[in-house]
Amino acid sequence: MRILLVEDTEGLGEVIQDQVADEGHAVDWVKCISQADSSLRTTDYDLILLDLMLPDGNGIDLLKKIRNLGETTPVIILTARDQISDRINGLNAGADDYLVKPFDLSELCARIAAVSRRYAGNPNPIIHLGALEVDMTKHLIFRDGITVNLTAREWALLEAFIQRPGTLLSKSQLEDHLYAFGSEIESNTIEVYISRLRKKLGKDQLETVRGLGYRMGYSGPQGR
Amino acid sequence: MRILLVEDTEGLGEVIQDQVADEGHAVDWVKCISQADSSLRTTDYDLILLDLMLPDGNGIDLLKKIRNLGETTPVIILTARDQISDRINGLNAGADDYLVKPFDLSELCARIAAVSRRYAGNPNPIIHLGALEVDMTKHLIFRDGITVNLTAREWALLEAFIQRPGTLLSKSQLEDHLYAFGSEIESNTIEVYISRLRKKLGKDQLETVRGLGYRMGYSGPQGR
DNA sequence: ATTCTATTTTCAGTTTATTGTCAGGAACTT
DNA sequence: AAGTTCCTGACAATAAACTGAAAATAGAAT
Repeated sequence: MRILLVEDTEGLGEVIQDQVADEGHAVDWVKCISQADSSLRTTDYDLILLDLMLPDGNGIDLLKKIRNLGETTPVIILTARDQISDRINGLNAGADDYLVKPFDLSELCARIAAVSRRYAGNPNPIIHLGALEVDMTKHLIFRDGITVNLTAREWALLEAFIQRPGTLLSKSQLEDHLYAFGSEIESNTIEVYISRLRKKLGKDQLETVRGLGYRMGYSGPQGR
Repeated sequence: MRILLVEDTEGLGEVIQDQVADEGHAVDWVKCISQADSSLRTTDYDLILLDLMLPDGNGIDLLKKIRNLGETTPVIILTARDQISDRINGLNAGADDYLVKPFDLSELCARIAAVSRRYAGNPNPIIHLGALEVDMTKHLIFRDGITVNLTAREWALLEAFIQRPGTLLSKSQLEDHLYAFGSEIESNTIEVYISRLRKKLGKDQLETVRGLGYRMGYSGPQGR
C-alpha cells in the first residue's frame, strides 16, 4: 500500500511507517512540502493523507485539483482542531474522511486500514522498475515522473518483458510475441525496437545477453 | 445508509454490499424483480438504484410514480449502453444521476458517496478537466465558462471517457459504449466524433494513442 | 402526411506517425 | 586480427487517423 503524505511538518511519516507496517501492508510514504511537489502523480498511491496547513496555499485547492482530474484515490484530511470550516470544505471538495489533530495514532491506523480494505478489491496494478512506473491498465508509463509515449509495437515488446520479469527472452520469442504466425520477419527488427525502447525508457532497463537474447527487470548486476 | 436496488438481473447487490459496507454506512439492499415489488415504501431508503431494464414495464414510469408522490429520495439510474434517450428521459423524470453499463464499481461508489453527500445538503459532482467544467447530472458543459452544446452521440462518447479518466479506450470499446451489440459500425464514425468533440471541447482534451485508441483526462504528452 | 431542421453516418482526400529495412559502425569473442 | 553479434541513425513504404462535406436518417413542426 502506497501512501502519499502531504505535509510540511516533519515526523509523521516515520511514525505511520512504524505503526502500519506491522499490520501486513507495506507503507511507502512520500513527504511533500509544497503543493507543487505533490500535485504530480497521485494515481500511484492508494491513499493520500493531506495536511491542510501547507505553507504555499490552501490544501483544499490541492484536493480540488486532484478531484478535478477525475482522480478517485481516497483522501484523508488532517486538520487542526480550530479549523472547523476547513473540515466541511474538505469534505465538500471530495475528501473521504478527516482527522483532527492531535489524533490518536491507533485512530489513524484504523482509518487507513478501513480505506485499504475498501480498495483491496480493485487494485490498480502499477509496476515499479527502478525509475520506471508502468500502469498496465491505463497504458501509461512514467520515467522519473515524466510521461513516456510508446507506440503500439514498443508497448507490445515491453509487455513481453513485464509479463516475465527477470526472464531471458530470445529474439525469436520476442518475435513470436509481436507478430502473428505467418508474418515472418527477415531483418533485425527486434534489435531496432530494443534500441528504441532503451532510448525512451533508459539504457539500463534492458540487458543484452549476447547470443541468447534480452532480459529486463531483475538485478541488473550491472556493468558488465 | 439504506439502499434500494431495483433490478432484475443478479449479482450487483452483493457487489455493492461488499464495496460500500466498509465506509461506515450499513448497506441494506433489496432486490426487486418487478415494479410491483418496489413501488412499496421508498421512504424507507436513503438512495434508490434503478435499473431501467425491468421486465414488466419501463423503469421511467416507476421513477415518475415515485416523484409524483412527492418523494425526494435520490435516485441513480443504471442504464444499458444503447438507451441514450432513456438516460435523458430519466434525468427529466427526476433522477439525480445515472451510470451507463458496464461501469466501474469505483465509479458507482463515488456516485453513491456523492449523492449521499449531496443529499446531506452539499453541491453536486462537477468534474473539471482543464478549461472544461462538466456537470454530469445536469448535462451541461462549460468551456472557459461558456456553455458548450453537445449532441446525444457526442455526449455519450464524452461520457465513456469521463467514466474512466486516464484510461486508454480502444475504438472498439468506444463503439461498444455507443452502440447496441448487434448494430455494427463499418465506417470511421468514432474518428469523426472524436474530431467533433475536439472541435467543441478543445484539441488538448483527447489524446490519440496511435494504433491503440484514445485517452482523456490525464497527463500531457511530452516525453518521447 | 409533408416539410423542415438537426443529427447521424458514410465517404474520400489529405495529413501524419509508425513500421520495417538497410547499412555502417561499435562491441564483444576467439 | 578476423569473425560474429549487436547497436542505431536514416528513410521509404505503409498503415492509421483527421476532417470537410455529402448522403441518409431521425425528429419536430406545421
